[in-house]
Amino acid sequence: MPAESELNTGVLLFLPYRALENRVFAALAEAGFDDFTPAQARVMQRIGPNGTRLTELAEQAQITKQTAGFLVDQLEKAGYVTRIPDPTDKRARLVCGARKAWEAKEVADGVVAEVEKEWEEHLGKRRMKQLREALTLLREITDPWA
Amino acid sequence: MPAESELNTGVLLFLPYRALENRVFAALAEAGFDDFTPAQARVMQRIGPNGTRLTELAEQAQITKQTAGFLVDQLEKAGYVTRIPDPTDKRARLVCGARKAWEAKEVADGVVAEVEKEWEEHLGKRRMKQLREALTLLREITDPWA
DNA sequence: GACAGTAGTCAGAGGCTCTGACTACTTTGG
DNA sequence: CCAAAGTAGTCAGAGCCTCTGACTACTGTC
Repeated sequence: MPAESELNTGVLLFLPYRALENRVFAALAEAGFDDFTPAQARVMQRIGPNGTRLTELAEQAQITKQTAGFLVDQLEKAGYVTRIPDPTDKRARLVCGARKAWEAKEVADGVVAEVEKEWEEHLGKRRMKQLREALTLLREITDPWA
Repeated sequence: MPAESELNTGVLLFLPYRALENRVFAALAEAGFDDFTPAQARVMQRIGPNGTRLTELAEQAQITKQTAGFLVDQLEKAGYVTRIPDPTDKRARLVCGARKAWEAKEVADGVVAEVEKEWEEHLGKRRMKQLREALTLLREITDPWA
């Protein structure tokens, strides 16, 4: 499926997404958080404040639980997460973010806010609001966990 | 960087992008185009009508030329592309889409159109137009090849 | 014509992801 | 209660993707 003259909405969505991700990653590396990978980050991102089960992380990241387990292993070794037994189910464990993860999140959030501000300056307040509104609405039919 | 209550614009962009990509991939597999991978597709997508150099494909896909070469090798074996000498530079070769690639593109384009229609129905014509407008504008500051 | 730069390849290593098979535990239904 | 079915997670093995570093061949400049 080679290039076309008119850009489809998919590419249009992907371009700013990638630009943002690149910025966040560069900033995290700059701040010393250079010991995890994009794949690990995509899992870590989905850990809830009280911990999340491996299977749930896998589903939301759309990867197999084996892959999720592999990635969480790395994150655990690097000190970003810990695993504690799930009190409600002896088979399960809860993956919890460690202090290091929340510190990284603060850096990431800062960059996201910065980039969003740049976008708002470029688009204007009104169009930025429309963009977020449309995307939020779109989530209803594109996000299985909405 | 664990989960948060408010979704940032990055996630909001990613969700529909992934949904669209999943749909396109499923449809291609359904139509018999099941012998290439997402990574190969992301390179193939960037081949121009008159062929494109490996280095250029690599830059636009944001991968190294070694990786691009690896992926083009697979695509060539699977019959999606051919490589012809670049008449203007004896070092270079042009990667060209084969008939099979253009056929796959037709299927992909069909699905994209279908999904875009669904989105338009969900958002309404006005908001869909605003979405594309905002994204196109955003491309100016997020796409190095804009 | 020497030299700096560019197009592409080769070799090696590591990371990501999958399928299939398995253990341990939970839930369901008789 | 207990047997069967289902779920959480792990282990093993394979293949794909991606990178860094080093290299050849050619181009363009001075």
